[in-house]
Amino acid sequence: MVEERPFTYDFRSVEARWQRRWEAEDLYRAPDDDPREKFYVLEMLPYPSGDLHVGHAKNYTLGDAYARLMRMHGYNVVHPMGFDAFGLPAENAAIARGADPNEWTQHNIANMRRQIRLMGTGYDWSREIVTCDPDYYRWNQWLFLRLYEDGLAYKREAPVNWCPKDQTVLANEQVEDGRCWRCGTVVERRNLSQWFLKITAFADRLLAAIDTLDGWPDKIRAMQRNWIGRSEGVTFSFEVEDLADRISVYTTRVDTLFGVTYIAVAPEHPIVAEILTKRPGQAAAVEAFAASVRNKSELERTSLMEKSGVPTGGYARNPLSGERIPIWVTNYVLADYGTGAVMGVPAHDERDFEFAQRAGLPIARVIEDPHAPSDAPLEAAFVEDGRLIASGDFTGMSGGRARSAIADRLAGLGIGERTVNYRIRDWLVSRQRYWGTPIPIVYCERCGEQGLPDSALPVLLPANVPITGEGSPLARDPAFYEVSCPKCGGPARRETDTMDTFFDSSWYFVRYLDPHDESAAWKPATVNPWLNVDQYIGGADHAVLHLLYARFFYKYLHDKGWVSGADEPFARLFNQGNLLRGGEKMSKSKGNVVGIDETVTKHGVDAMRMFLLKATPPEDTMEWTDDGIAGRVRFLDRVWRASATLAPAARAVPLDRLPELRGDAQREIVRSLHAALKSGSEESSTRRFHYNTTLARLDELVNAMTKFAQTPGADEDPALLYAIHALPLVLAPFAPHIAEELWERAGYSESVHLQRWLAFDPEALAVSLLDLVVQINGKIRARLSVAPGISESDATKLALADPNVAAHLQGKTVRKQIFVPDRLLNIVAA
RNA sequence: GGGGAAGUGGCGGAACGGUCUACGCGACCGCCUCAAAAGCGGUUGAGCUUACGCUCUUGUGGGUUCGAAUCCCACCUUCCCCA
Repeated sequence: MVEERPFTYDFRSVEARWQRRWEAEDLYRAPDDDPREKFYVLEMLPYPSGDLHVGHAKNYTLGDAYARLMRMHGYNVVHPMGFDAFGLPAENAAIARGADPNEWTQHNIANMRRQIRLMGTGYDWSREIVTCDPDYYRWNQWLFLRLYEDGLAYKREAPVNWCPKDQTVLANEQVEDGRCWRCGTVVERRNLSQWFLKITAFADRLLAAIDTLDGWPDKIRAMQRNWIGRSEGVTFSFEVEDLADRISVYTTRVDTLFGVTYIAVAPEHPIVAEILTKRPGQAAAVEAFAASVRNKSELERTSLMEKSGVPTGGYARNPLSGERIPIWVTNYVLADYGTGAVMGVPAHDERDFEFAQRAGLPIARVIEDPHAPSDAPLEAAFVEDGRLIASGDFTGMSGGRARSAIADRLAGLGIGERTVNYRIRDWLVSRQRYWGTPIPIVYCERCGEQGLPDSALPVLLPANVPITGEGSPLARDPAFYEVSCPKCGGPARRETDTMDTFFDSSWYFVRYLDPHDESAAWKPATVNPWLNVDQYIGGADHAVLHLLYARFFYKYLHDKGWVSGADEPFARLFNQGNLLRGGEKMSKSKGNVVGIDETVTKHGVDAMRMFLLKATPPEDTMEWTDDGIAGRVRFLDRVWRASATLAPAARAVPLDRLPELRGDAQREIVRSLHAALKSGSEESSTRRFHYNTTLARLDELVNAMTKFAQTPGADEDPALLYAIHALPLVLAPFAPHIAEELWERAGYSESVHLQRWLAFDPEALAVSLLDLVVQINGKIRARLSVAPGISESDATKLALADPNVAAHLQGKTVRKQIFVPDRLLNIVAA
């Protein structure tokens, strides 16, 4: 095209130009020492999977708009970005096509850095963290050693999912229908020696502090409470016939003890083998049953499979009633949960009821159901509290009293005590994987397990290790694992497991604040002024994993005195809704991915950002539509046409006071501008983030400007020029490129993103005339066009003069009236 | 089974005790044009009425209130987590 068309907004060149400028000027650097109040905005760091789509853009755009708004409100905003770069996909790429995990990851990161910048985001890239960088993961190792010294990192044997073909453990979600997701081999439950972090030691504190997190969504708080799963009960033991060992159980319903008709133990429970030595006749049946459940995942055993079991032939004795109780091996009791054994009370527990019916075990009622006769057969377990029946000395007691009395009795007998139980288990952090942080431990033939001295860090991940997908690559690399003992110098073997990548993301937000420190993970004096995170933004899928781990770590760091202030890392949390296309999440396999590059090329960055913010409130699921983004392209064109040519002249109209208003059209322009300013400020300060409503006010503003611009003399009108002068400031957080371009056109050389947001003026929101609603008995009968501030008596006079009002009052007596100034007058008449 | 969120025009959503449907999308009409696109202006919940107007309408049914999408109770439906 030869002809220059001044009224078409050329977003491609404008956006590219300003992105280069911001980069060159290092515009979004957050200085450490600054008189302004700090503000820490954080989005969950991404895994560098390769290509970003507009769903990712939705997440980052909200955080970016908020960070820009807070910066314009005068805060020293730190808004960092990094990459959660360790993890399975890199290793899978290596297995599938021989890629080097590091190269593969670095290549993806390079592309994603480019794409994240392409979104017009204002991150302080000088703080960037890449977790697979030795400068980062060495501090993982350092932290691990501190946890180890404090007894919070320990190794023990635990049942895990094991793929015999791939020679590796699998996470529960990597087991599909009992088979390895990669090779289809039936997965086994195996007892393996694994590293754990003792998050259970913080269970009570993690639970209690949830109540204080009022800036978090209730949903996430409820999920964390559930996950921690605190319960109060009694742990006590049953004597086993012919054996010295007893069976220990935990129950929250010790008041139902007289209703125990069997004891259910996990097949892996050690008592099983002991019983079988006394009852060899049952060995074959028990073995066969154990084999049938051994390879089943926890999910299958507790939820999907029908409850089943076989008798061991052994018997226990009820400590209070003296009754003889059969001991069964079952599939629904797990070895690693609680004590691995439960007392079976079919009459008063749903799972026990289901199992007892299936196994033909007796059902003994010991709690009275006030709504059912106690001699009728039970159709379902009665799980509510009630008065005890058939319970020896305790008969007649209420559930609460009985629980206490029976707990005392068991304690008096020396076989039980009150205990608090948590559902949460210690965090299994070892992985038989290559692409993760090496665990800094060695095993010496003479000295045993040794933590490495800090001087030995980092333990570098060796390059060029063959990755086949079978077994741990590090365990097959003698150059890595053959070491000498740090204590005695003798031969030792290095730990070849690596850390779960959730370790990396449990403290990264602290490292952002002192990212280049080579002498420490961070200096408290540097990070403390920034902490904690004021606003954390991310998806709800990390509700109990990352968000719980990070809270755990932060409490530990706080206890050690390495961070000060609150012992919670994230003051406020906001969960973004998903972005759908055709009703489904974007994924390559569904072929519904809308890429960043194509969108930016076709419609522009600003249009994309505005559409993502405009379509729905950010917590809602949003549908991507081509019509929707076309609407925002249209909006930006209208902005351009309304203000580009007049921008140079607009600067002459000052922004520190309202302009002269020569008519209602001008009043509407200024009103909608200030409504937008008010909305942007309020949506930020209330952390509601409903910028969709702010953008609606901007639509009104541009509509008003466009309309007024057609009237003669408009281009010299102070109200229009005032709005043109101010518009870049309101647009800046949402459409940063066009805002910058217009700001420059107005003659400014300093970036619009370093300017202060305008405070809205209530006077600007005033209107010359408003509709006052007149109701009779709550029904609208007239609207009066009146000046603001009209008195009740004047309004009443006008209302009674209205023919329709008069008609409806015909033959009625006015009983009372309600007057809401500038809103309505309600006449109650009968 | 437990927990969480939500039901408003043709669609996405505003409104959070006071004019239901701001703003956007779509649709329709007009202007401009040889024509189209773009742009600009307008119309757009349902029913009744020649008209002035009237009635109904925020999942359903009750309640509180001068007044309810909004608060309370019961129910229905959908989505998301956990089991």
